[in-house]
Amino acid sequence: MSVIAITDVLAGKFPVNEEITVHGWIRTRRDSKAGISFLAIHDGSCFDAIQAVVPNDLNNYQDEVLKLTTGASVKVTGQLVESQGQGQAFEIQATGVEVLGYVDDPDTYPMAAKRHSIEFLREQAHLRPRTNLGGAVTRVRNCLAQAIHRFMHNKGYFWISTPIITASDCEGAGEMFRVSTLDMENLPRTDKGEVDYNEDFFGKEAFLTVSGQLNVETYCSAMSKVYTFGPTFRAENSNTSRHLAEFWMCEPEIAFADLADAANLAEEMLKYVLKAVLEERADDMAFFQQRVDKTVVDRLNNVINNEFVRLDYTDAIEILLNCGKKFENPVSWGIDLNSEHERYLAEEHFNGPVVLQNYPKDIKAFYMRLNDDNKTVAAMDVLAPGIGEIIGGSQREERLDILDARLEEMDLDPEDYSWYRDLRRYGTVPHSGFGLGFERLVAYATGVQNIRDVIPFPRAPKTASF
RNA sequence: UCCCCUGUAGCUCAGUUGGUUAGAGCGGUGGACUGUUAAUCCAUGUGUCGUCUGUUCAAAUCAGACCAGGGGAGCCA
Repeated sequence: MSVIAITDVLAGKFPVNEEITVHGWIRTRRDSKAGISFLAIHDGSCFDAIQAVVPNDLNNYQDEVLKLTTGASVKVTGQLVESQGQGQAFEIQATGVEVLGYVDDPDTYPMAAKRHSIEFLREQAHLRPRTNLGGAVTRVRNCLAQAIHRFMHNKGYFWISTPIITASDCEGAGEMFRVSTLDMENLPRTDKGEVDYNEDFFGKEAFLTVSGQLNVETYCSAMSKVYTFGPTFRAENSNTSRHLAEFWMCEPEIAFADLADAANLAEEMLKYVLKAVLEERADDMAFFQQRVDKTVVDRLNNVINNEFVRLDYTDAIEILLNCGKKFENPVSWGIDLNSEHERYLAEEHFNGPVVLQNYPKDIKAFYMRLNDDNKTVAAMDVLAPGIGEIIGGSQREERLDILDARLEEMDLDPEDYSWYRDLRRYGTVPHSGFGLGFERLVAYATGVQNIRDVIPFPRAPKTASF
């Protein structure tokens, strides 16, 4: 049996006046004393539900059809016909309704056919995708992921699966989750009384990755154009609408490329995937526009149709100093920009995505390439209005002597980075890359404010239900 | 982690100079009506008032601690 998708039925891919069978869940049931009931059935394949018209002469009409409530699952067979009513082109004139599963207590079924708060839906993560919002987010998220892979593939990039478990303890970017099989009630100890990680699963300390970048640089130094796209973990106690403990990130890494090449790729990629969403998920985007963010479609079109501003950090500081606006945090060359500064630049001054680049070296990571001025590094952030930093990237330091000097400056042990340093010893090449926060992208594309609502099962401090 | 706000029915919320049986809308249920569109109309409310402790003759209401959610900040993607 091949199950047909409601999206294909509504798109007119099946001949009218012939029998079809659809499967799905009831969104609403309306009864008419004319002797028929209307079932709105959705299967997740598209935003709209299909309407089934059920006559009361079906033998299970009284006993079963009239007991269907929101959330029940059904298999409906009947003739596909042009609708007599307004609001839909096609409908099914049912000749058979098979109930697959009732809702056992309709009074307490959480997903009533009514508006729910987004926070409530989050607490019902297992049923959330059945709602208009949950379904739309899921389809847009999928569309964006597919578009990212398609974009990279079309440009000749190889998808590299970098490890989720890392034993390097040298990734640098934030707090890590420990991975261990040691008995926490009874830890093995060394003679000095320290935990003996030689006894642990990997024979040393291990963690969940905070970035695939360092690993993917190795494949970049062989395959030229590569990217990672997978889950990433940060154990920071961040409690905001923009942070997750487990999130997905796409990290392209380009050999023989400088910072401008990375920025250009970032711009091209964002435009490509946002365009794909507008073209492929017009139904869901219309919903977001209507119910979530009245400006979302215009905003995406604005991003697609305009060049991203390129702005040096030094010039950004000048703008902030001369804009006449009072900031909570004082502005001077050398500071790490605060959220209010980034917002001003992206939302007020330019009102569009801004590529901020060439930051002071003291506020950036060791692997970013030192510029000729000896003061700044070839780093870039893409700031988007409403979301803030959506992409962070840099040209990587390919000169071993300078890399070592930076490691020393930052009090890092070169021993920990031996394989990373090898890339600079054996045929080093200039290369650049960036990381795109996937959930931030989904939030930006849909207008949904909280990142926890655009990932199926959000993990955050004190939050790991489901 | 810090600051501010919130936590009352399945859901969204009202309800404090502390005082008998804590309310509304939606949902659900029953009925009416209709090729209906989250239909409409009528009927229908048994709730650890987030948790614990305290103040009081009396606490949804006041105080403290804790837990959870939201907004902002920091960290970052």
